[in-house]
Amino acid sequence: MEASRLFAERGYHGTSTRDIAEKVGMRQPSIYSHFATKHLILAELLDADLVPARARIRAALDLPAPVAARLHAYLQVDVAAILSLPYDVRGLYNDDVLRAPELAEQARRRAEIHDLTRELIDTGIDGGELVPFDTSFVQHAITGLLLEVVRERGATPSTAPAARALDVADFVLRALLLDAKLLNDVRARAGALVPHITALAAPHPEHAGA
Amino acid sequence: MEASRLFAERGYHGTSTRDIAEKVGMRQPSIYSHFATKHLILAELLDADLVPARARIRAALDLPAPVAARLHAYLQVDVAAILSLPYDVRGLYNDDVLRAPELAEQARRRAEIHDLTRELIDTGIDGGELVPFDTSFVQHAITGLLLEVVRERGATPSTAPAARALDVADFVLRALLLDAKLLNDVRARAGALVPHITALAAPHPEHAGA
DNA sequence: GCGAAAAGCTATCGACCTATAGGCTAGGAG
DNA sequence: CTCCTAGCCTATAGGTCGATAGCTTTTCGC
Repeated sequence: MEASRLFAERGYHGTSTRDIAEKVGMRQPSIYSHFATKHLILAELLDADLVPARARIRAALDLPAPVAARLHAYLQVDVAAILSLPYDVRGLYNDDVLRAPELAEQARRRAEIHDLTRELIDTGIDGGELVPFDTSFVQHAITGLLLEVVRERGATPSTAPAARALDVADFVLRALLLDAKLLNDVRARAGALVPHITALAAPHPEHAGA
Repeated sequence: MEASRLFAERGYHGTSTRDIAEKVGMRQPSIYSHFATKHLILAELLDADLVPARARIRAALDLPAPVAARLHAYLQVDVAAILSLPYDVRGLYNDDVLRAPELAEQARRRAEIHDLTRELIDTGIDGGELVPFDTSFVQHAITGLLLEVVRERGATPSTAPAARALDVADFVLRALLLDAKLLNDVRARAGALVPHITALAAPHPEHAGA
């Protein structure tokens, strides 16, 4: 349901099932041949982002490499993946809709991604690689950065996805690296990790759970 | 209308005038004794944030000091000011509601703030103080960071506002400063600027324009 | 070709939405 | 004491919402 980027533009409550139907060229009740409820439409869009995203951060946590390089690579892959999605999924995470009981599973997935992100950052701080910022603050900062950078895409895609992905990764690692001189080294190591994260995140066949 | 933080929690479309009325202890139609339309309720909340925010970035642009110090001070004051608001205004900027013609003035104000932010960053890059990131990217990064850090407040106010304000300012300047060793110096200069920005931003009597 | 399932349609329901109409009341000015 | 205004009320208009019922069309294995 690619055309359901309406959710991203107008928000869940601001988008009616009639709007969606018109965008995909059918009548409103026909939507219900494909989705039992409006919430499930959003759930499918969210899962299309959350499931690969969780696979990416898990891959970054498992790789044997310094935290800084893993974080840099993860951010690159994440931004690139999000920017390559046909719709602006990140625009959905603002609404409180995630608190709806029907979307509890998606909310849990998102929380899990945040937990794993904090875990990676914590490891980096404990290992003396990263500046000892408050871990929760850093996680929120990264989330906000991703959210807004991706929202920029809707307006003026001023830069190529790969370049913007590097911008994000560089920005965060400049902020977090204890020794700024290591950035070039981190970048080089991260470049080597990128294929591994991409590989580990993509091929999961997804057994389409409950 | 302090109790209208409902907009922030549920989004504009997700909040009905009945919800608002109930929160302030009246019946739904009585709202219309105070506001002609639902949009104007949101407009007032937005202005309460946007007008002082614009004054702050203008103050930061006018002060005679290095860009890095002005940016650091601006971010501190901005985060502290936003966190001290009784409602989570930033939660409102996600919806597309800002594109509604009734809120065109608020959208313009917000764009102006973004323009002024870019101007400050550009000055810093041209002057060799800041890393030559894409200016638009940096503005979006800052916006996203502010948005999300403030949203954190709603859940777990893990840290005091002043400390979180310093976190944000430090994070951004570590990312942007060409010479990371200057951070302590920047922080000291910024500390001296904070009162000036606060002073220039607050006392504007506001002649309540058209 | 044929029959069943998948997917679309029209019609409509009941709930909820923003906003208006018009009346009641409390409090200050004269 | 009277009048006027501000602020609240009830009632309701007029429209949109998500979702269901039941019929028709398209698709496709055989």
